[in-house]
Amino acid sequence: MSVLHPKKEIEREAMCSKLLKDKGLSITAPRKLILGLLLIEHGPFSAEEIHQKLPKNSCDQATIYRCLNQFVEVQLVNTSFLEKDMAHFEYNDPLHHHHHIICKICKKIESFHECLMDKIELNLQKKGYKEIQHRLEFFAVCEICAKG
Amino acid sequence: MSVLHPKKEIEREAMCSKLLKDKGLSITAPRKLILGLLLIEHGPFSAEEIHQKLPKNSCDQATIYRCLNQFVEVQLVNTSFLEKDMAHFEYNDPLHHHHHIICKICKKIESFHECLMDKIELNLQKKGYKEIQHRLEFFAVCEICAKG
DNA sequence: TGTTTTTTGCAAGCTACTTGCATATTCAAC
DNA sequence: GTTGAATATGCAAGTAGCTTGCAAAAAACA
Repeated sequence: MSVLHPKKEIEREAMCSKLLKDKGLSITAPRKLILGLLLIEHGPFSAEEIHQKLPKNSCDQATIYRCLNQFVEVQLVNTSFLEKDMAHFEYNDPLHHHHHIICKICKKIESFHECLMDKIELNLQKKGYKEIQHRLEFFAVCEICAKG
Repeated sequence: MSVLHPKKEIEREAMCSKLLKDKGLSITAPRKLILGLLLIEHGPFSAEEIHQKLPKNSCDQATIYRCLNQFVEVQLVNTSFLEKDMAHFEYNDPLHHHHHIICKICKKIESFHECLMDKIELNLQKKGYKEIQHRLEFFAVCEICAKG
């Protein structure tokens, strides 16, 4: 986890508390840690990665999963299933809507911001679907792996 | 599994054999069964669903997973991760490129054929990515669940 | 047809994730 | 602040989808 100036650290904690409160979640140490991490480091991260990034013994794995699931439920966090058998999580910043591309070989994940989905979503709305979300994922071999 | 006219049954078996051979896979009874099922019934199906749809004791679960993974590798079959912790599989018909929408509540999966991804893929190509594939998944509450 | 290679079935194993329960923490009412 | 009900956490055990090791069986190739 990156080291922040004390002032920034306080700001971040306040921001986490506000986000949690606004979503009706009680404010606890693990939730602030997890959300705080996702606010400053841009994922997507697996639950395991999040566990490793947090201070030692600050938070149990079960708690991490429980918190992440709650965050996803209230749409503070997005999930992707870029890898078989392992979910990835990241902060759902509505100002920075984006998608991912994962290298089939090294599993490196990159983000990009193009999205042409509005038209499709509109048609789905006309069909009666509500609360539409989409997940667009690309799989490819990255330049480095293609050469190696 | 739907019942086919004997003639059709033979045609389907021949088609499976040809598809397998063309991809360099040896032709076995389980592979013909699994691929044959995916050819006539439109998924996506979980491995479990495929197992249930096949004749009793015709094929072990482990074999189903092994075959499906091979089919995915040679791009005879596509995978989606519409549900947490469970992959879905379907025949990769290049003439009928499509995407899925899954209801968040009843998990019903529907397909649609719109796709505006060409432009994005082109830009990824320019960045050096090879063998680009994409997966576009929508999550929503369907009309029926929204009312109930 | 024989032999080499590949695949299958079975059972055990793996891993991401969940859950039950006792303890600890939060939060709201006073 | 303090207290008490509600909620969250840690721990350990459990679940489920999927994989793997190995011996037997089937397919491929000559």
